[in-house]
Amino acid sequence: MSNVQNTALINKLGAFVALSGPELSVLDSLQKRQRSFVPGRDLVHQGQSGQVAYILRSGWACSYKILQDGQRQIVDFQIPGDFLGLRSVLLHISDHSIEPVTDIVVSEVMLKDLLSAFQKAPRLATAVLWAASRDEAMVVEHLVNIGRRNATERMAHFLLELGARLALVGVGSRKGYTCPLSQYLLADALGLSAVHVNRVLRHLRELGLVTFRDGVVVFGDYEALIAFAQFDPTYLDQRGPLLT
Amino acid sequence: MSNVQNTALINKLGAFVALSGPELSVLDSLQKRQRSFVPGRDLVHQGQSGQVAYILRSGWACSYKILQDGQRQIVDFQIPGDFLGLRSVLLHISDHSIEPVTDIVVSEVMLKDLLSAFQKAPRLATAVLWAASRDEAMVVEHLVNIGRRNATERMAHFLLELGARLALVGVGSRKGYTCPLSQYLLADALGLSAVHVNRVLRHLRELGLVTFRDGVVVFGDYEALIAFAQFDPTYLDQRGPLLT
DNA sequence: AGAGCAGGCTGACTTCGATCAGTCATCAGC
DNA sequence: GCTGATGACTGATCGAAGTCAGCCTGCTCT
Repeated sequence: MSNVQNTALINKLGAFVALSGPELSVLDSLQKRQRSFVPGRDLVHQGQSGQVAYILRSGWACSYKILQDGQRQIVDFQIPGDFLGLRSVLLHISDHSIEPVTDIVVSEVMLKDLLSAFQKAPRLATAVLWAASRDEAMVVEHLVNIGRRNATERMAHFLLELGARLALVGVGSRKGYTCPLSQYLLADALGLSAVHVNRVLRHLRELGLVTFRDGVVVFGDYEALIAFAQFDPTYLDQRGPLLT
Repeated sequence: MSNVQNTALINKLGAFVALSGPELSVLDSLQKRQRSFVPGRDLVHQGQSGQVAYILRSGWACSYKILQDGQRQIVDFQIPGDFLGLRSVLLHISDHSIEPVTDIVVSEVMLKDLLSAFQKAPRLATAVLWAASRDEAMVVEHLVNIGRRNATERMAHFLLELGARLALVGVGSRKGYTCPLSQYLLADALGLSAVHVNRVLRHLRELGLVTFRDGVVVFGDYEALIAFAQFDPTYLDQRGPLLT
């Protein structure tokens, strides 16, 4: 039963395409080697030509871009079930880096295997296209978040989104969740300084909306927080199968 | 020769997958009806469930999101050859709106036709996945732009990117290009106020880097502008065919 | 000819968030 | 029991960009 550990990915792709037995085994054969990484060294490095993507099994990672002057912008955090570096292999060059946030376990997916899987099971390509669209929707929402919300709303929105994503994979709820991100990481993700992240978190705590302390996010007033952040989770929707 | 007008899209997808005759005709049959739109009314509206995507033939459009408090963030501008609303149909709900910037001509692509085209010509799915990845790379770069560059660098980067994209479809060069965007549109795209956009344009003009006046962008010192904006066009790369 | 409007442009003032410069607590290594 | 590193936290100051308010130009419509 090698696909036991595949649950996250199958759930994800299965939400769009009802996968048949043969398709599932093609999907399963994609994932060759399992590897572990620790924080501090990139899995994928900006500018390198990518031949291999990963599927995240456990732990958290983040994808980011570095500017020449050393500033960095975290584009997204990845949680179990997410692809890492899919865009890099498709575009044949990595425009970003990926780094573990915690210790992580991934399985490798080779570009050639992926392309031949698409030949063997065409609907897998559609499913992956769907997953990529969903990732894009998330990046778009981050863009709106950074472009049009102030620091406090931005943080609120971020914490809500993360909670919703974690809830989809079965960790966390509208009470709260555990979260291994430092204030420096939050700063790089939200386009703020670490100092200001600290102040914003205090502000949200004082408002009684959320508390983030000792690696735990606890929602104070979930409804009020959603209103405050203008959070609309449409873009995270998991739709039922469209192709049967 | 109905595919004469398809050139833009074929160039785009053909850069990743060398399309065969049958694949080309499937691609061609996708595009049913031609339609025209004028500025002021949305093609796609946020929250609506999308059954139809478009391919932009002529003119410019923009995709944006509106917050409940009325602020808006333009995610990207589309130029001829670009998809409009592809994500909306794949996710089955539109998380954003699309509006013409100028008078535009589009051809419709129905979701069901798209999915059945993927069945008939699986490599089309791969090609579309590639195109979607490229769009995502652009959104990611916008995110970095807004998150980590100041207003002036941001504008410089934006004007360079637009120039590079236009050059890829054969309009504009490193001298400059014509550009129908108002300062209000620029403001909504760059997360700035219209007032500040004006000041920033003046600043860039005074530095001798770019001039944007009367709908025309003229580069003063192209190399210096690239350095100033830390513009790295990797993410726009058109790679040669990977699948033959 | 005049009214109304969109878009470009500018000055004065305000504010949000960055920066600088620290303190404090915890933990790992020697 | 030190030393150094990391991360949370805070106050003071400064600057980039927003807001408000208004002017000017070139249109379209009546």
